[in-house]
Order: sequence, then C-alpha cells, then structure tokens
Amino acid sequence: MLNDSINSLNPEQKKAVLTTEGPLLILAGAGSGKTRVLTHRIAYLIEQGVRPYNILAITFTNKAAREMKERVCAITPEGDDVWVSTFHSSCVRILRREADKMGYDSRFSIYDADDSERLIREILKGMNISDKVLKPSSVLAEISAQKDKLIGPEKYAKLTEKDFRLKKISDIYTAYQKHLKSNNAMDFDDLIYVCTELFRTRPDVLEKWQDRFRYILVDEYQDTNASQYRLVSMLAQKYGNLCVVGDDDQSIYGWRGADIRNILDFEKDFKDTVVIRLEQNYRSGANILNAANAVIKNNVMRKTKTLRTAAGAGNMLHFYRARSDIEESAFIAEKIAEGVSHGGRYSDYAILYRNNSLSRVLEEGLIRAGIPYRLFGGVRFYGRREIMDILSYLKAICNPGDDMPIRRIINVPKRGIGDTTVAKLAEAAEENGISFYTALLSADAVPSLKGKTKQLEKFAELLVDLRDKAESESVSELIEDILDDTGYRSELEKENTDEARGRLENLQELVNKAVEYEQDNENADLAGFLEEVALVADVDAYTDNADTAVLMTLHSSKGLEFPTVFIAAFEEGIFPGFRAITSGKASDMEEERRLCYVGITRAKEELYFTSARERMQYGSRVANLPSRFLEEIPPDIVEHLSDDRAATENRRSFAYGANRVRPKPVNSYRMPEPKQAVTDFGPGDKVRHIKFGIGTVAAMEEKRDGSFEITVDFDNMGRRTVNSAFANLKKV
DNA sequence: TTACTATGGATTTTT
DNA sequence: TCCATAGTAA
Repeated sequence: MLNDSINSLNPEQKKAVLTTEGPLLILAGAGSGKTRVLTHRIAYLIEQGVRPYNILAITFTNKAAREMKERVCAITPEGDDVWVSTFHSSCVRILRREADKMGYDSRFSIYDADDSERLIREILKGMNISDKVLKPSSVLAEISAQKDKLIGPEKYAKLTEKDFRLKKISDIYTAYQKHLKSNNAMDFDDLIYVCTELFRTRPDVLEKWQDRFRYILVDEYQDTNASQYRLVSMLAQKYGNLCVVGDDDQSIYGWRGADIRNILDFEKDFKDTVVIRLEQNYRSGANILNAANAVIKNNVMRKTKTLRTAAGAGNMLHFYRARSDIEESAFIAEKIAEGVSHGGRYSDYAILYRNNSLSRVLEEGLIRAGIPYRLFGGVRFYGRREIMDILSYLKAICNPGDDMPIRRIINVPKRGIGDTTVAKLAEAAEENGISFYTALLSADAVPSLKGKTKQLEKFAELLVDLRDKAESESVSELIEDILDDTGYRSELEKENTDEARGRLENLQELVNKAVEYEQDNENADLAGFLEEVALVADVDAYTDNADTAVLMTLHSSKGLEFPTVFIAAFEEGIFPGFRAITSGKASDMEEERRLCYVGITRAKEELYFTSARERMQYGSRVANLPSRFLEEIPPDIVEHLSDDRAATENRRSFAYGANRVRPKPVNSYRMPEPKQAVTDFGPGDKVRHIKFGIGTVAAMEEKRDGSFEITVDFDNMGRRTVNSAFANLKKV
C-alpha cells in the first residue's frame, strides 16, 4: 500500500522520499506537494526498519505538526511514536528533562512576548530610562535578535562597548537575562538558545540526543534562524541524516531573524548534500504560476527555480482600481456574492492584505453585503486582556516564584492596590532577597505599607486560597473559581456592554480549552496547560470546514490555498510597504516581493488584485499608486477591470526602484478634500438602490467628508441609512 | 488610587 | 482612525 502510494509520486518527489541517508535539501516550490513527500518519507523510513522513536520532524506551527502527524499515522500506525513538533516544543521537551544541567528547575515557566515586554519596561523604569528614548519593543527585538544569533549578554557587552546606545541595551539585556534566570523562566528565544548551550557545553548530553534522533526532518527551512540552524546541525552531526525542506522564495520572516542563507548555503555547510527541486505545481492554473514566476524573477538573492504546471492556462488574473477603499471593499464583496449566487461557497474566498489595519474597511464591505466571514490574526486569543489576566492568575498559582504574573493581577479587578504600593512591595522583596509573593505574604511587617495592610492581606488570602484549590481541582474548575472568587466575572456582568459580553464569551472559551486539554491528556495538570497555551498561535485554529470567507494578512496565509484569492490594497506604500520603499535596502524590497509571491501562489483558480485611488489611513486621506509588483506581471495575463489607462501611464513615468531614484514617500501626499457628492434628489424623492430596491428618501445629512448619510424608507426592506459615497442611489 | 484628557505613534508575528 | 500610555484632577 505504501509502495503504491510512493509510485504515484512524480520522479522528484519519489527521489525525495527514497533518499533516506545523508544530507538532503528539498527545494519545494509552492503547491508542489511537499507535505505529501514529507509524510511519505517518514512512513518509508519506518518501513525500512527505522524505529519511529528515532525520527524527529520539526515544523513551525503546531497546526502543521498536528496535520503531519495525522497524515503519517494514516499511512502507518507506528507514526504515533515519531516526534513531530515545533522547534519550541521540541526544545521544551528536551529541557524539561535536562534543565538542571543548565541551572534551571525543570518546572521553569515560559514567557511569551507580552511577558517579555513587560519585563523590559520594568527594567527600563528601574534604570531610569524613558521608554521614549529606548522603545521597549525595539529593545526586546534587539535582545531577541542577539539570542537568535546565539550571542549571550557577556558577548554582547563586549561587542557594544563603543556604542553608547547599544551599551545601554546591553545592560538591559544582562538585567533581563538575570531576571529570567532568577525567576526560573525562559522566553521563546531562550528555549532554543539554552538548548544549544546545553548541547555545546555537555557533549555527553548532546550525544544522547543525537543517538535518539537519527533521522531529522525540518519543514519550512527557509524560516529558520541561526540558533535553530545551530540546534539542528548539532543534533544531526553524528549520523548526518538531515533532510530539510523549504522554499527560499517563500522566506517572509527575515525581520524576525529567519536567515535565508540557511537555505542558500545548505550545500556548503553539509558536504555531499543531495539537492532535489520540486517544481511541479499541483495547485494553480498556468496564468497564476506565470505571474508568480514573473514577479519572483526580479529577486537577485535566490536559487533559480521555476514552477511548472500540467494544468491549462486557467483564468486571467484581474486588476481593479476603485475610487476609494470603501468601493474597493464593495467590489470584493460583490464578486463574492456573485460567485456564491452561481453555486460557489463562501469558503472558496480569501481576502489577503499587507497589514491588519486594512481589515476593518474590508470587513465593513462584507458586512454591508451580508457575507459571512472569519478574520484571522489581529489580536491573538491568548493576547486578549481578559485571557491574559486569568492566565496570569494561573501562572501566579503555578509558579509563585515568578513575580511578573502576580504583579499583573494584584490590582485586577481593582482592589485599591496601586503602583506605589506595588513598588514598595517590590522594593521590600528586593532588599530581603525574597520573591514578590513572599513579600506579599508578610506585607504587614513593612512599615511603609501600613495603610494598605488590609487590602494586601485580603489579596494574599485570595491567592493562598486559590493555590489550595489548585491542589485538588482540575484546571477548568480552577478557572471557574478564579472567575468567581476574584469577582472578575461579576464585574464584567455588571458592565453589561457588548464588549463585556464578548470578554465573557472569550473566558468561557478559555474554560472550554481547559476542558479539551483535560480530555486530551491523561496526566493533565496546571503546568501542562500553561505550557500548551504558551506555545500555540491563532492560525493553529484555522480550519476550512466553516463556510465563510476568510480575511487574513499575507503572512498568515502561507501554507494555505483557496480557489479565489483577493490581494487587497495592492498599492505603493502599502504593498510594498512604505518602509521597504524608503529603507533603500534591496533585501527589504525582495522580502516584500516574496510576500507577493506567497500571496499569488495561494490562488488555485481566480486571483484578483485590488486597489483604491484614495483611502483613509491613520485618519487622513491618502492617494497611492498601484503596486509596482503589478508591472512585473506580464500584462497579457491581467485583465484590467477598471479600464484605468491613465493610472498605468502615471505609474510608468514614476521613477521607482529602490536601487534607482528614491521615490517620494507616497503616504506624505495628501489629497485635497473631495468634491461634494452630487445628488439630484432630496427628501421625498423616490430612489432606486442596487440591492434594496425602490424607496423614498426620508432624510439627508451631509457628512464632514462631503458625502451624504441618506435615510431611505425602502418599499421592501424598511428604513435603511446608506452613504452616498458608495450606495449609488438613482432617482426614479 | 482612580478616572479622565492630551498626546504621539502606527508592518508583518509561525513560537 | 484608533490605540496605549502619560499626565492631571478629584
């Protein structure tokens, strides 16, 4: 059965499956069936007598890991014993067993990005540095970048001696790392970093794990950073059976430390590497592939690779330039409605955009047209305030030695313990060399906190009480208790707003997740739940079984495919983004181009690029030119829906290209206020609306932007208020 | 301590 | 525009 399955692969895929020994680099173009290859490869290894236990498969998302595991298990039951997990969870699993060798307790907690940033703020405050001078997020980014490059605090200090600003960051880095260590905590980067340190300093431990993982596979290899690369190469050193799969053209996380050289230089780093190119695309029509190939061809930093397809030309691509962002969203909504009315499903449609702030106007268009949709990204579920609050309670209960979570929730809900009190407590803790929690328990001994003893005692009691309950209760029960005992739930219920109701729903969802976790894990405990929660992302929740259109950023769309794709706001200054245009670095523009390539190759049948002549951005009206990437696509495969020659001409004369004249930032050009929307009707007149039919105008109100809010009593739809800027009412 | 107003800043975010 | 944070008044 496995043999039949392997025989149905194309020659390159087959070779990739059968080449089991030695270093192997698989350059897998978009839609070339790489997951199929990987799963077959694992199954084949097992069939060849490799123990599943000796195989490690690394993916970037939990979702990918889950899917791969399922697919392997579908071929062979033994697949269940293969380690399929993300870099981070693999490292956690290793470190839980080896933590003591690196001076950590095996119950170390994991800081997510928010925890880390809060800690940085804390340190900045302690060092009396304004967060205007050094932005916590950029400090964190710098520290993260160093860890990714395996540069520890000491080494960084040496490197930055001469630069005043960097010297400061170096001090913060040192303090940050010290805090993590003393709180028995690791941030995301540490998970990898500490693991590599462990392997570097303890050859005996390394060898143990080398013997364990004789066959290693890494997916999305183009997205690995230096530390991940180091980790993998150390593990693979002894047996040399390292298979990496990636597509340099889909490297879109360079800004997060992903080092494209990992893939470009793989052959240099691993002698006798076998390179296999999967260029046969099974996803899209030829026009779409040609567009993708044509765009990516403009990048210099890449391994040459051209996608082929056996499919026919397929449909033309479409470009539409609307008058405004609102009209653009209306166009997209209309196209979806049209498609669905011809028998399509909402879930056939994906709307992709460069950044999250663009989602709102697009959503509004869908809402107006009554199209069901789901939005991915934006605020992460686990990033929501109410979720983080309750998780902080859980963390405080689980690991009271960690100050951060307690400090977060000490006054949530409000219980009269303010910043000054917290600062005093922290000081007392510092002076006595005890944890914040211990200081809290004996707060009555601190004279300066006299007036607050009552509140502090009550809070301490609450925590002790909850810790007690945690001993005997399941995680979900504990969450319920936290919600009740702290008054968190009743507070939200009292608020009685839509927002509060939404928060309550989210909290219920958190309880559900806990229940799910308990059902899935035999030895479920609080620490395990927190770990799981720390290492999941929202995209992990994406499923295609709901019949709704999907909105997400281009970044999140990687790895997915849809019959019809809209790439919205395809404009200079947005995509490519303002920063990539002005930075002058060719590599920035190349990454934008790869993102464009990713977007294009998500489409199976139809691909629309949409843009607007002017749009609201940051509160003001801006006019952007169509994206330069549009001109990189052969014109004969793009249908211009807006018959907009003038704009195209305009673009031609615009000197662009980061390597030539640096263009004026397009965002700085402000459009004059629009002409007053002309209407030839007024209250009492009969009008026709494209969707709502005939009605009588009841009222008209001029808006600041010159358009009109028009209230109409429709014969069939009742009273509706529409805006003249997009409603297109006609007098009858 | 909290609740209000002014101000400034604003990609992308697999873990 | 919309958000988070800093500063100020009660």
